[in-house]
Amino acid sequence: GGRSAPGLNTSQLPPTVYGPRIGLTENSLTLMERSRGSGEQWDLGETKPNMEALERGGLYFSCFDMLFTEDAAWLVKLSEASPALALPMTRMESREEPEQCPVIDSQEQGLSPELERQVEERSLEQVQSMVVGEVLKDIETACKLLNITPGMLVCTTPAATISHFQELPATGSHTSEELWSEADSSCSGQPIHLWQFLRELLLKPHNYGRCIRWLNKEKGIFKIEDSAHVARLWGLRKNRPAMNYDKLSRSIRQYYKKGIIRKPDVSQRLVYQFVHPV
DNA sequence: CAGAAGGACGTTA
DNA sequence: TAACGTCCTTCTG
Repeated sequence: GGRSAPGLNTSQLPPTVYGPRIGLTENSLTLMERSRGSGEQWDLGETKPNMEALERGGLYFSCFDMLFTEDAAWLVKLSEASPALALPMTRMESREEPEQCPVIDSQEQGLSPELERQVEERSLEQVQSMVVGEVLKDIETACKLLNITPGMLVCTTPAATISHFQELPATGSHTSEELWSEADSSCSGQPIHLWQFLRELLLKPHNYGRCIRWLNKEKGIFKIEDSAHVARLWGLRKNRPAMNYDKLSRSIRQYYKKGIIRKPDVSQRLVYQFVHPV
């Protein structure tokens, strides 16, 4: 043995890190409920939405568990500009850090401005993906709780949904078109498939072009430029913190016999081809 | 050494 | 049960 990439033993993680992220769900549900304009109140028992936190921090605040685990450096920068994030910072300082979540201090470690910029860009990219993933999961949850189909939700509350996304960090490319494309795949009532996820990334070259891109879009040939990054994004979407490229690629290979993805005629490392390109 | 291929078995919705 | 997720061996460039 010994060929596999080192995995992460999730049993060693603090329970709050990858546990249920109720905050975002509560807030999203509350906003959606408000947007419907009904007088009904959610019966959330002891876990009532923290409206004050919602007003102050909105989605950022309620996502802090994810931010905390993934990009502490980004969180540090964000918290400096947003006092609403003081609580997560307190938590961060008050307990031991998992080994895989280092707090990067670019000044102390003498990172170049360029490297620092890259780290920041990548962090924003990942955070954006995380937040979008979480919100879309909330939509699925909301569909179940409201006992309506995802299509009904999208049709009845587009303004509320869009307004959510407008609160996200602006990157200049988070367009409503992309939102709908994600909603399509995420609101199908089924968990997202890996091939769908890869397509999502490929549809957003501005955001993910550095980690996955088309080599020949017409033929459906794409290349994974940063295997670790793509695996990490997939792990975030599926809430599998131990995901790596070894496992992701195994799932891709399962598509061979299903006729969904194959290797191109001229096989290259990290290059795959959709059997049925869009 | 990273990646490719695929077997075997466990997990989850 | 499908679709992975995990771990593994063997092979390749």
